[in-house]
Amino acid sequence: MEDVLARMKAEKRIRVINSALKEFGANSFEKASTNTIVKDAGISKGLLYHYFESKDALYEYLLIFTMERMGNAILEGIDWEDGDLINRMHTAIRIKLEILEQYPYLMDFGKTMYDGKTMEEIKALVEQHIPDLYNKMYSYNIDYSLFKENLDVKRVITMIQLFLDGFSEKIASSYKNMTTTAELRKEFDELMIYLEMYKEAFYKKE
Amino acid sequence: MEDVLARMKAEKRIRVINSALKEFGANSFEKASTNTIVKDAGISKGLLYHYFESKDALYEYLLIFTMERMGNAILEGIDWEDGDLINRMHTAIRIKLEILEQYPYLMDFGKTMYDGKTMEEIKALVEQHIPDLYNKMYSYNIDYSLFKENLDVKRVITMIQLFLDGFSEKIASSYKNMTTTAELRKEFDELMIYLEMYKEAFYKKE
Amino acid sequence: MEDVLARMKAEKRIRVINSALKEFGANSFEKASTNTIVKDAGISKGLLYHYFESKDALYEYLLIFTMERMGNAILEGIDWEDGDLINRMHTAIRIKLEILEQYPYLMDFGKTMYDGKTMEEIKALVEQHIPDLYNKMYSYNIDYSLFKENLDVKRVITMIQLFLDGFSEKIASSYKNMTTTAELRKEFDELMIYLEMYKEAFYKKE
Amino acid sequence: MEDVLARMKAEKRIRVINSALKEFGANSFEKASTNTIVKDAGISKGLLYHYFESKDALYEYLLIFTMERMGNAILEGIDWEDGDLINRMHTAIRIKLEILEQYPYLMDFGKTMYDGKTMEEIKALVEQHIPDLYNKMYSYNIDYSLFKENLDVKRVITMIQLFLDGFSEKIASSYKNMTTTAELRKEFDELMIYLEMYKEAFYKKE
DNA sequence: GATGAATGAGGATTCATTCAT
DNA sequence: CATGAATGAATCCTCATTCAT
Repeated sequence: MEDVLARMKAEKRIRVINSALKEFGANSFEKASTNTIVKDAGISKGLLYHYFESKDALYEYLLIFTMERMGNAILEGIDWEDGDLINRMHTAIRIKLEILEQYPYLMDFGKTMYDGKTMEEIKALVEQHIPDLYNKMYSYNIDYSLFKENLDVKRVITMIQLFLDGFSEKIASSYKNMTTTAELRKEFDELMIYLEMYKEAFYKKE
Repeated sequence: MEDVLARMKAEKRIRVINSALKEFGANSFEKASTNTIVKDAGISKGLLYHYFESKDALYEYLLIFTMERMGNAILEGIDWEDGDLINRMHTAIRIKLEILEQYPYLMDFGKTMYDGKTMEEIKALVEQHIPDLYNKMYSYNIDYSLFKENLDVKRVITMIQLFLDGFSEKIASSYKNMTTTAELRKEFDELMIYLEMYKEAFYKKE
Repeated sequence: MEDVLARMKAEKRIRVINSALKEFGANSFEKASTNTIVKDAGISKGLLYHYFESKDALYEYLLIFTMERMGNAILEGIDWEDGDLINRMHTAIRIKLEILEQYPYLMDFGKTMYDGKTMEEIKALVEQHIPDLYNKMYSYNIDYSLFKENLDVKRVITMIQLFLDGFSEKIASSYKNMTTTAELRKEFDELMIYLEMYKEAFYKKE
Repeated sequence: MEDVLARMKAEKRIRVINSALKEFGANSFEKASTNTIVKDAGISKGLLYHYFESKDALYEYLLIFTMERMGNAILEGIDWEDGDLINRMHTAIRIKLEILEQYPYLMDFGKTMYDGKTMEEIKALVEQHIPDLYNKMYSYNIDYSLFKENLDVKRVITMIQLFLDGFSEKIASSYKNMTTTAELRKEFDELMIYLEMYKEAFYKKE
């Protein structure tokens, strides 16, 4: 990524990104106020528009920033030698949620990313960056022999994927209402149970 | 539902509702413009506020309107004597999608209903109307003996539910890009296959 | 006064008047809402405009209503045989405040009557009704021999009048913050002291 | 006073202030239109809100502006070595009226300042700025031996103060209808006579 | 690089008043 | 008498964006 903010001093850059993530995370794209962002980041109106052509461009920057963070973390966090797909999916979601935990604004922002509000051009960007990872996720070095014979594996994966999307959304929305890590761990254990059930249902018995 | 618009002539009422559904479906709550709605519905600014106290109130009206339409259709459409849960879920989603097909704006609007943007009080309303149906859906006259022994049925239902939510969202977003019923039927057949896979995985073999 | 509301049933008439006094008392003329008035009085928008040509006309009605109430009470309450002007002024202000106490909305309304916001035509009305009483107050059967010799009595009266205006405004604004009649009585005793001081300063020693 | 408008070019600043004083002086706070102000001042809607957070903030600014103008002029205009209280009051009112003459809108605005319409927080401001001056007015270096023995001096001062408030209001309202300085001088001479009468009544005979 | 003044269209909402029923 | 639906201009305020400094 050619970072438009590269020339900005790190400390200020982080301030700008955080302020923007916070504002976009808390509001819809249209309602999010560049006024609020610059005030919170302590920069001037003009400077924001010096770096970003428009509100759209700023949003796009955050989008890519977020996806790269997520993508790289997942790429580096997964044990690509382990051919167990369900394990891999579990790891991916764990990493995703870890990041969300660490960057709360990014979490809020992440949730808005998939809303219908997203501009068409930006949506294209998302689809351009995400699939590469998805492809590797589901193709690279997967041991499909773990699945039962005569199973429509592709559809099974879709099943699990849609389930995981829904479940992680549930967890994400939990972040707002719970503080104790104990409660969070419980949600994770719950997820673990589900994944074991998927294994039970679709993996061969050893 | 005590219908605020009851006194309005049917033809005009429908125009107002449709215009509002269209606008709220196409935009976030905040960005949705009452100006656009009244212009599209051919009424005056004041009249809208004669019937609805505020933009919020209008949105709430649409929310309840939508939920009742959906809820009643499902309540009446389901064969409550059939104890097969997966069949029941399938029927429910078919009805839901039928309505969405008939009221395209209602479909778009329906998608925004569950967004984080929804005001707290309105969210309460949703939760007040929806669970009653959900309860009946999953409790009334279900033949749990269809499921395999020693199965965590509750979690299995959650699995399917989250999958269905994701899948119907996928279909809903398809409506925008496809016109041919042939394509739609294909999506439905696809859904059918998934549900059969769930049966295969979690129901006893006869 | 030809009462526009004469044909209205007494009970409803009072409700309308009170609601209007309340609203105009609480808000500036422009901000006062006829919507609020009709809602509070339990009548329809159309009915208000059946009786009153406009918001202005309603205000004018209240204005005259208030002035006549006040005027008549003072006319009847004063002992016109007592030639002591300061006594007379004291009685007048006591009556005025008694009425204000009895009709709290009328009190609030009365305060707005003299604001700069009053429309020019309405102001004329006030000046048309009030002076007659004022004339009688200061002319009829006054024993000017009570004043010291060589005193510019006319200017003394102006002195006292301006003082009383200011003081009664002070008391009126007190009504809002105090409930105990004890406190009110104290304000009155205070007024009494001032009037005695005026007598001391400007009346002959007996 | 931290002047929000400090950065604005003087010529434009004065235009804005005058337009605002005019509008607020002519209308109640609520009815006063920011639209009218910006149109009259020749600036854009947005610019007004760039400098002032809200209509309230603009009003507050004018309030403080007015009070400081008045306060400073009085502080500097009074001969604090002269212990004659009535002289001092006379000087104060003369200064006040001089300013009002110079800033006619400020005069109109001044009248609205004490209306019940004033927001509570703003009222607090008034009470915060005014009393300091009042204290000095009536306490600093006053020669109370000028007053007759055995006189309730405190109440006498209140008498005069209330009278002066009423009288200056009368003069102020005259400004609107008269142009000739001759007439104004006559009003002043009149005031002079009253103050002499107060001296006659409450000061010792030399 | 950096500032913040300036724009003006657009946002939701309120209002007095009219008029067909 | 009485209703309340209907109007549309006016209200304050916000916004993304531009540009001279």
